[in-house]
Amino acid sequence: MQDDVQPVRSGRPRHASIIDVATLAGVSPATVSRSLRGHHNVSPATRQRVLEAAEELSYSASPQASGLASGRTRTIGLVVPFVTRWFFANAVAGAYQVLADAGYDVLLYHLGSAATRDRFFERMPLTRRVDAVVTLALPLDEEHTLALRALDMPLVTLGAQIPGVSSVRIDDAAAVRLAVYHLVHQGHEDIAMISGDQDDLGFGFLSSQDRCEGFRQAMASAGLRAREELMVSGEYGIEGGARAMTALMAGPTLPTAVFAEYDELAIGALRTLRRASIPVPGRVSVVGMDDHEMASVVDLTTVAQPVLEQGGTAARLLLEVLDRGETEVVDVVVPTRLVVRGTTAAPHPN
Amino acid sequence: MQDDVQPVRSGRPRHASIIDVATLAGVSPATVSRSLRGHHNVSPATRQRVLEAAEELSYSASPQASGLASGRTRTIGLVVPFVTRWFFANAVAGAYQVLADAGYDVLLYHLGSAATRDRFFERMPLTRRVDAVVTLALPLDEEHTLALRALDMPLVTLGAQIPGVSSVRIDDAAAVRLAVYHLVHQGHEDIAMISGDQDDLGFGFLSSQDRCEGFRQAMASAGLRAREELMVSGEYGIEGGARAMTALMAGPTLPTAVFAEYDELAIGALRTLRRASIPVPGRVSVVGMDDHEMASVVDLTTVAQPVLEQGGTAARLLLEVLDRGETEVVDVVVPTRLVVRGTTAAPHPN
DNA sequence: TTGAAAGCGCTAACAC
DNA sequence: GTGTTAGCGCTTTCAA
Repeated sequence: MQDDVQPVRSGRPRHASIIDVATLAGVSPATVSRSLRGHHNVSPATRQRVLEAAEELSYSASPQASGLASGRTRTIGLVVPFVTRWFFANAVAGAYQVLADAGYDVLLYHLGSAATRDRFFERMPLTRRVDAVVTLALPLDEEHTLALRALDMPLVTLGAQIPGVSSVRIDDAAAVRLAVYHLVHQGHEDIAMISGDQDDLGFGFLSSQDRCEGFRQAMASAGLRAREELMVSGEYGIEGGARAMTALMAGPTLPTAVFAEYDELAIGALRTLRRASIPVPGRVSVVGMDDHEMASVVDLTTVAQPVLEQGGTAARLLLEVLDRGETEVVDVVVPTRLVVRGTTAAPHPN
Repeated sequence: MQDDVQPVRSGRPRHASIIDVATLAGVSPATVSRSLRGHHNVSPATRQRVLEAAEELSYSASPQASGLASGRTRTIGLVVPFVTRWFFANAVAGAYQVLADAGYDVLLYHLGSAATRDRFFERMPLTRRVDAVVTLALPLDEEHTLALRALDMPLVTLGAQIPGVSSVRIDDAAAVRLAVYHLVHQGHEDIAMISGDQDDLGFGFLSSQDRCEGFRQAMASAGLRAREELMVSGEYGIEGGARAMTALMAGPTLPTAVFAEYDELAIGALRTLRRASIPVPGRVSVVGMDDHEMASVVDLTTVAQPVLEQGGTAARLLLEVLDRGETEVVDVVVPTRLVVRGTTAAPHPN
């Protein structure tokens, strides 16, 4: 092997180390470390010299090394079922913003399916990789919860509750009530519900259960019966909603209104109805939940919840624990509101 | 300090260290390391003992320590403008899947705005945190590109090209041609284009430029003129498309067709048209790009591209460099196809 | 206010 | 095939 005339790679760049900076500034590594991290027991003059030396060498500490030495990673784990779903993408964006501003990196864990989730909690890749965790709308059983607790690090859940863990969420039952009462006040009695809780991915989101239960309760307290044959569930997303609507249409009587667990399902249902030329809201009214960005486009009546904001709040809760050692468990419930658009109207009088 | 009766926190869990495992298995730490990482120069019997000891102590190596010692992080950086946009969320999901399966963690960098992007490239938080990077559809100028190169690590771009860097993308000009020719063949001559390149976030996606340029070329080669007053741009997303359409409608003559740079813009335009009671495709035809999951719902004619797949391909390219030292620069161009739906038809004959 | 020294928990090069 | 020995690049007592 002889040297190439033109070296293809010079190898990994040799980063300046804390010793280089110390040497250049004429101080010890310890002082460099203190200066750079803003400790107050450094004289202004020394700090100045150190900062200049660091700048000069474009030095920044190796996260690995400082993490190893300090026991902190300055990284937060974000565990999400799907980034591709509107709700999660926004929650992630909201949390990200706050965490990044606070100087944390974000490690993303995208589960995708219940099987992956189970493997995830078994192997717990979060161990020693992050300082804290936020889980998004994850339905967790005993085993998962234990695994999370075993991490023994700050934890916040978004859109779900674990006993003893701080959370940010909406009141699902109350939100459903807004939707159902809206329909009831318009005169609907035959109200179907489309849920995603039998999704093919095997999650079974907590909010799904809560919304189904909320639906039954809301119907009951309106003096109506939630007929089980009108409670259908489809798989995840638009296609699931579309198929669930098809199933409803195959039933003996078409309900006058449909409440969907979340907007993507409602939107899928709308597509099916439109293709079948069933007038909305003339023959069937449709209400969704979440106020997906597409809801305004398809003129969907829905119940809005602030998603970005919830992500941000979850992140802030975490930072409080991290920075101030705040240890109190809080449960932040953010308000929802009915957004009436064009897919709901009084039932047709025939 | 005396012991509490009920310790509130036992401190960070004391993870078993490699020495604990070595002791339990009756071997040296080096052998534990070798066994656990599947090196072949370990006798089966020894490895077995080590694995059992590790299992027993639920040991897994500290990523920080092994990273520091080996110089590898087993982490990939994913740099994305917005996770909330359909395209990016799907690209992230596609890449994530492949990377996670290969045992890599994913560090997410969500830029959100051009200002954040600039800060990002200045501070380069990727330094020493990741083994490789994939950037999604990022428009990068000289300075950014240099910063990326300075990292001197494997890099793949998705939906953009940097000279000398592997990429996965569609042929934007060709894709635009599909859309434009479709309109032209239907008899349209007054075709407007809505782009997002003046978005308020200050990116100016490369694909945006390419698609605008592609539009002009396609028009020209169809013997038509791309009238500049019919090329409008709005800010990012649905609202941008909606406003751009409003602007078009305020012009002296309404075009008979509108081509939008991407589906969200097209969908926003559709909303505006619907609210103004302008028949689509009766009076105005609309074509989008990407085949957003909502395109089928609003029955939008569009040009489809495989997004999840591109994410996966980008990840695989990276893994090849990482695993096999593959060093060739490749440019993977994936095919697009026209999806004709209900928003396009021949121009009204009056 | 600063420095010296001892790790943090691994991997890798080199012996044996 | 396995153990020994150095680090990797920081932070953090502890002394000065």
